[in-house]
Amino acid sequence: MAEREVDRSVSQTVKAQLALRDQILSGALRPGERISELQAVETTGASRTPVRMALVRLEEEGLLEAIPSGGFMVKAFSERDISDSIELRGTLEGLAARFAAERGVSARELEPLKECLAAIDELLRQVPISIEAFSSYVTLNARFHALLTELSRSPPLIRQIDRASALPFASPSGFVMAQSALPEAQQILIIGQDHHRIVIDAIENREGARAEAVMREHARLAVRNLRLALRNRTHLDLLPALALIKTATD
Amino acid sequence: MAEREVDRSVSQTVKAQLALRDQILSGALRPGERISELQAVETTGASRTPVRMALVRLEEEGLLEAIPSGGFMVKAFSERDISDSIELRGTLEGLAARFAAERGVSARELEPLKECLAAIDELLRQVPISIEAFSSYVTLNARFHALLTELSRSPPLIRQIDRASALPFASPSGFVMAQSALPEAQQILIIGQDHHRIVIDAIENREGARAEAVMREHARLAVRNLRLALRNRTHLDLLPALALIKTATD
DNA sequence: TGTATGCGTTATGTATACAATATAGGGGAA
DNA sequence: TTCCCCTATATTGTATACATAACGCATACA
Repeated sequence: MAEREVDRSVSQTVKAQLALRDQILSGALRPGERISELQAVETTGASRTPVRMALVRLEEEGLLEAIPSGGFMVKAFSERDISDSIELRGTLEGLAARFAAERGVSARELEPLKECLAAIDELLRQVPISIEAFSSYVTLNARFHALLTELSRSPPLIRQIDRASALPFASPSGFVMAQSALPEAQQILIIGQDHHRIVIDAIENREGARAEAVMREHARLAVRNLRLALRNRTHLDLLPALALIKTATD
Repeated sequence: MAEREVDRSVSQTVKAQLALRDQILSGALRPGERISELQAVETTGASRTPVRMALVRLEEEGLLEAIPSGGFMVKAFSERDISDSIELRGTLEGLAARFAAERGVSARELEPLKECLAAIDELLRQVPISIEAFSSYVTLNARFHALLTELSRSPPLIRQIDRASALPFASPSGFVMAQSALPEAQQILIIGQDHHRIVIDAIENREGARAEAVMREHARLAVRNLRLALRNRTHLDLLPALALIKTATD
């Protein structure tokens, strides 16, 4: 046991946090399950102190829940928790878009978003969209949302949006993955792209209320589609994060 | 050093967290200042492990910032950070009010809010308001906001609102304290009470959009008043949390 | 047979020792 | 005199030992 191979490129705490988050989101740890520190020490390769720090961070992140008698367990989410989180994120992104519009954004700052938009347009020209193109779409979409958030130039707001995206399915990538299971997936992506185009236009023309409204609409649609997607779970079995959603009977 | 008096009623981690937060908000630790773990160990009475856990929690809370080379420093906030945080909280509370209105709230659930409202009305009947009555007002106002948040019945949203209230001045009590320095303080409190009354009415009548709008207006007014209050800082010298706001020159 | 109590095991909470890195200060050279 | 480098010190990151509390199981008694 003297042999403990240590990766010094990142801190042990970060390594443990990433490993544990992965275990949670991949479903290796089931919701409600108590996380044993010793077990985590074995699976992550870090010692107890960094593991504990990682557990505290993951609790603050919302993926774990402290057990009153001590220790942590994996949090379970109801379907409503998930849809509320998406709507929550949409509301915050709406505020970000409004801030961007009201406070003014230079053409130069808007350029990366337009590039993103154009790149997604290019991808969606394929009918039906290929797996690789869809994967690129997920990345570009996440990038678009991140850039838009940045435009608000409000650190507290950016911070909160990041937090709101921590939950499974509440991140832009997460819920796109879920929606992709729907038969009308392509149509959904195209409408989403319309929202993206409109919000850029609104920001450019300094229409704060319009920018906000379209982002909220964007999220509301996502909520509706996630609900639909969860109806036919059979399409979703490939998504491990699904395990975090507790069923109605739980 | 064998003598270390230990308070076993609360965990060392919680004790350290409370003590450190108090030091930060009271201005004993200045923004930008690096927090020495050893020093924190001395002032809190806990050992390094719980102190480190507390530091991680306070970082997640937003009061501390991680230094890339290691350790933590007290975060400094711009005036805009503060006003954005208030608007942020208002937006989230607006969503909470809308959820409450749309999802329906029984008369029984609304009762505590109405009691709060009536109690505040009673206090405001005094002109001018006494110090003790103002102190009660602060408590009741915080209670009102907490109850309203609860009505959303959305754990993710409640969680986010709590987080958004962590910053100094962003909590209901915090910004009321700041506003109280204004000459027209009483008038402000009365208008705030109008908002409270309207949101209850809107929730009762299931008018989601109206409930949301009035809470956002509530926050927007608070932002305006905080700005005014910060103009004449002389009135605010009694507020230690003021030290966390970095001046324009910083 | 069911329940309660006590003991043993196991896990977490805390403290501290050790390792590694960042920082500051002093000395030397240009 | 100034700049750079080296060393010493202090502080953080990590590991582990110890203390304490919780949980489960078994046994005894009702």
